[in-house]
Amino acid sequence: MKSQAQKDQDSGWWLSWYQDPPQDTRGVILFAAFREVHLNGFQAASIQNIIDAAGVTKGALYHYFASKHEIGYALLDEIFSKYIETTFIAPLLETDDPISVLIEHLTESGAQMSEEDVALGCPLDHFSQEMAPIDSEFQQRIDALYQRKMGALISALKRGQLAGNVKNDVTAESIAIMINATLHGCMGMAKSTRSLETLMQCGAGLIHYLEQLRPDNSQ
Amino acid sequence: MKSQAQKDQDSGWWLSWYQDPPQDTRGVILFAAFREVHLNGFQAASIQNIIDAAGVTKGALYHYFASKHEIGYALLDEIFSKYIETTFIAPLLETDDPISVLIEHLTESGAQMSEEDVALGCPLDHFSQEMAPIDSEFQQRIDALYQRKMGALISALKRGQLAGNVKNDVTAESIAIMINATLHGCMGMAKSTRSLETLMQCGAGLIHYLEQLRPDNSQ
DNA sequence: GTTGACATACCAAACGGTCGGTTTGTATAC
DNA sequence: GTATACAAACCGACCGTTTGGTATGTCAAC
Repeated sequence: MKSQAQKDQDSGWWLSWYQDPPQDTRGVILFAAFREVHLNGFQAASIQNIIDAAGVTKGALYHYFASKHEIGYALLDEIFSKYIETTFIAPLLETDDPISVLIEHLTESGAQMSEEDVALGCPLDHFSQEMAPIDSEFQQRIDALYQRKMGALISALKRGQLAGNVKNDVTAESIAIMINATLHGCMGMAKSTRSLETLMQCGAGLIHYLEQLRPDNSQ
Repeated sequence: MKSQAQKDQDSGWWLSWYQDPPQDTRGVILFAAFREVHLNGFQAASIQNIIDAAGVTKGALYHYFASKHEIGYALLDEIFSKYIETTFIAPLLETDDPISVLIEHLTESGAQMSEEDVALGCPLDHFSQEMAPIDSEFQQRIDALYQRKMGALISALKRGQLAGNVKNDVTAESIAIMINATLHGCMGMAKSTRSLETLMQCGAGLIHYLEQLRPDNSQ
């Protein structure tokens, strides 16, 4: 559990993996941009707000980023991708018991999230909903992130199947899609209702589903 | 299957339940607003674009709607809610075999959706991701819609349990959350990847999950 | 003559982006 | 040690455009 002072400093759960906030100008701008985009969306994100929050001038921002779009690309390449890599993919990389790892991931996340974290929702889901349909450059980068995430999940599930820790009657690909869809669906519902409780109920449902994926003799 | 001419006229699958496009000025404006908001999001939606698409003047628009926000409220109250009521709730209202109804809903929707429909994604999901965190008036109305939808789903599942068509070992509330989360998660994933195939795979996974909810002796 | 249904001209504010200029840092020459 | 040269880092005024919104006017219906 974090103290209130710590929460004021960082950006809540969604950036908690980012141990130390950046100090270089570029990093500070990107950090401020993340928060602004997370809250308001990319199109409604104001350069002026980012500048004010970062405590820099417009000249500094446009010195490091050629355009607003370039900030979006940098967010995807440097923040979102690092987030997925750190919180989701890394724990799955070596295990042959992905179900346990996923359940632990769910339990921990749920316990650490605040109501505010829930209300803000998954940054990438928001970004994707907004930008994927209207900008193919963004869409391709978002797609690449999802592919990377799904690939790691599928690999882990396959290792689990080989090790006898995951049922074999459904393909790893099919399981992975269900898990990912449900995970993001849960966060979307919780965001809409602004309810941590909904998130927990949803998480419980997903955990129940995950438990069913273990081979019968291991239960 | 619809002809290309029909598709050009209406707004694809997401408004296909709306049998005949409105002809009165207010309705035409709201219809155009729906498309603009669906594509660009609410904040980035341009009043000018709505005016141009509807073929009316700014005076006409502000004659019927006091502000941009009022257009958003009208979309929620008159379009989104009607969509949910017609396509999702209505088929569930009387049945005591909700699993079959849901599977049919999934199968039909998947068969009728185009790649473009998939790329645009669920209008309400997009709207909710964008507006729920930053405007409590919107959030409350969105929440009310979800509660209405979940209520109908839970009722149907309970009737199903009483009739012996749905397993009793998990509560209807818990099942409903899982179904809804997975459903919207599927659409989000398909939107991100711009892939109808992903949607179908995801739908297949959900159908598999739904089949498992039938009592064992009925399989 | 009053009301509802528009049309048109206009407004201040905010938008993303640019550009000429200044400060700061660093490497090289003497 | 210090003068010279060059570049990266940064500043803030300014630009054209678009934004949501308003005020005034017109015109047909009753």
